[in-house]
Amino acid sequence: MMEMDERKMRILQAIIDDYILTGVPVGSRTISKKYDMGLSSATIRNEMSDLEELGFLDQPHVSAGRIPSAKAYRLYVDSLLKTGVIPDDSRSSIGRHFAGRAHQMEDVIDHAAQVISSLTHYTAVVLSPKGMQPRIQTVQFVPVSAEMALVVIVTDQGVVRDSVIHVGSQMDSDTLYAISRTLTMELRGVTLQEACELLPEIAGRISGNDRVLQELYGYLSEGQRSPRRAHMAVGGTSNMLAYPEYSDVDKARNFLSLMETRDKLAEIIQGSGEMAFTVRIGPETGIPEMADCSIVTASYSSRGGQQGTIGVIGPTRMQYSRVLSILNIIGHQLTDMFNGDENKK
Amino acid sequence: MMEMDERKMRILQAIIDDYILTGVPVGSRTISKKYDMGLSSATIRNEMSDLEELGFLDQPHVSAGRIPSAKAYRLYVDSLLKTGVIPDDSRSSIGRHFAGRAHQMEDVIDHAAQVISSLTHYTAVVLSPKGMQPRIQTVQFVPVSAEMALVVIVTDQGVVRDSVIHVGSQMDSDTLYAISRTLTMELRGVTLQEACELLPEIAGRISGNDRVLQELYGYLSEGQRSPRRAHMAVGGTSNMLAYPEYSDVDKARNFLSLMETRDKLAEIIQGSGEMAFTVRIGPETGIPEMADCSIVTASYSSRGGQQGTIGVIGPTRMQYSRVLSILNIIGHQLTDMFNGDENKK
DNA sequence: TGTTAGCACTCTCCTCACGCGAGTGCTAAC
DNA sequence: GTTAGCACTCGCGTGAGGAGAGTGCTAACA
Repeated sequence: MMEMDERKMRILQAIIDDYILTGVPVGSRTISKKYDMGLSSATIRNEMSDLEELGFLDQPHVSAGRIPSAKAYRLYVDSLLKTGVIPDDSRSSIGRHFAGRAHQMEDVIDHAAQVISSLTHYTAVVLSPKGMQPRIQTVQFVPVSAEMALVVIVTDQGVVRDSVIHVGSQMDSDTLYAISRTLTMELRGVTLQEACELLPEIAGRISGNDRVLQELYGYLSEGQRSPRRAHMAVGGTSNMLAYPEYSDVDKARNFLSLMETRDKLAEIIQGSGEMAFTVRIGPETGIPEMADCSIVTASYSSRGGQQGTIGVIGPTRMQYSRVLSILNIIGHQLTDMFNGDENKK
Repeated sequence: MMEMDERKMRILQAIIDDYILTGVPVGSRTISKKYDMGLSSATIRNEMSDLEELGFLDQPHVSAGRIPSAKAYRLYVDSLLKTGVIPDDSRSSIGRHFAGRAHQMEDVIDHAAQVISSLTHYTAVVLSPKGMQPRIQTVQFVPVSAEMALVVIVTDQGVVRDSVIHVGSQMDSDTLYAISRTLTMELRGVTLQEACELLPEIAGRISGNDRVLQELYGYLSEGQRSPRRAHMAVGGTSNMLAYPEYSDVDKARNFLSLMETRDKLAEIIQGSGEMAFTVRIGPETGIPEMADCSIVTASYSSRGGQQGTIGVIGPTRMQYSRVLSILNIIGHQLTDMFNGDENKK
């Protein structure tokens, strides 16, 4: 029975490295010359033949070099992950990309996608944090016009839900404030869903403002039905076209249109659960269109234990080590940012 | 001197129609057969030769058919626009796409981009309304945590600017409300920029809340420097890859990466001013990467006279008539929606 | 004078054959 | 177990030849 030994491992490593770099099937001569391991091309050839039999290498056709199989990448990545991923080479320089940035959450998310894609030269996806049921802290109405008001609901996750509602005829600012105070007292600590259920009972007790409460109820129950889906940013989709894997226009179009169906994409990225890091290689993604793509994701956390996800989509011959390192750094960056005492939405 | 006559016009029309349909240089025989105008191919050939001399046709090489020049499209579009654009063929069926949709503005914008791109099979861009300097109607602080508050500024355009700021130690809800009232009285009817200038003076008069006002000042002046850019949605970028014009991967990549630089894209789309309709053909766009693209835009309006823009980007051989019709319908749809009495952000 | 049929000519695109080069697998020698 | 040598395979780039589409021109016709 044939087995992996240390030397086979080294050779496989070299092949993967070279293929990731060039994207061209790599031959025995290349290995023996470029990565001098004191072996002739003939020996390498024998080993490669073994590695192919073990399922780590594929041969596009008889007379080309070998390319790593999904199984090989799997091995490669696992050993990467085991030995402590993170060469924090350029942490400071990456940090600089976020310096002085403390705007709306949406902006940060968008920007993160930009940064990740431009650092990796792959496609980046960033999903906003999404946690358990937020609990209400404050409810407040802000007059907008004679008949309309903005309702602002602040939760313990700092998430603000807002919308304009009708408040019926003539409500001055003070009246609205009074209602706001009452509601805040009644609803503090309650989830949005519970609030929805509680409202009718409250309305019974506080008479005279039926219209406002009714509108609020309508707003809340609508929000219940279609929960504001997480914000998502995608960056660098055009990067993929630079790789020969996508020089076929049809393939490229399939890929791009997948990137455009936000719902599906979010599902794919989020599908990774709450692991710190996830790497899915080629067929492991379970998506036919992505047969020769890999997806790497990492999670970051926002306050209140909410989990957000950042991910990179690239060809299977992705620079895993570099990508993992970048995701790690940006993940921490985002975690710091959302937990820090900076502004946030 | 050679002149355009009615027959030349009809032939040109036929050529453009055919080329838009097929994307293949069209020959004299095709015209005389498919679009029976009672003329032989030889006659058509003579006319085509004239049209080429007049600058309406180009010839990729000696022995191919002719393709319309930018000048030809220009003529074509102008005559379209003159004769009342809008065959409102499928207005009702398009309207259905928006039925029962009255969410956040962002959602509507995103959805509109989806709808337009899937109807036209080109790339769609939708820009949120953006008007003159908004004037403040209400300023209100909503407590978020012990030390932080959300500042909500409502303007006459219904636009809400919000951000979380530090309010220093212990500020209860009532105190914040009191400050809100004062500020609202002081700042009502004033633009954001003026508010920024007025604040120091106000702070002098109202003592004791320096911290809050200072933070507010910081927030406003930051907003001044980087005005919250309009929301923009892009849809159907992958559609472009379906056209032979972009079977060249490099071209496609250039195009896509242009679509990804939101700022530039917004500028391009917005560049059309406030015309009801704009059509820029090929070189007229002024963008080298778009030499064989056309951009069609239309504007819609939101309340307060704000102008939003919807646009379609496609190959120069675009189905102008169809696109104009669709943009017209969706434009009205959006106008209705934003002026209607539905929820809005 | 405008229209049409006929014809020679041009140019692209497709296909196919050919040769080069990279790379392998095998055998035999070290 | 390792290495040198060699025959063999196969993709890829190149170039020639042929088919097809379309033009421009000339001459005949109404």
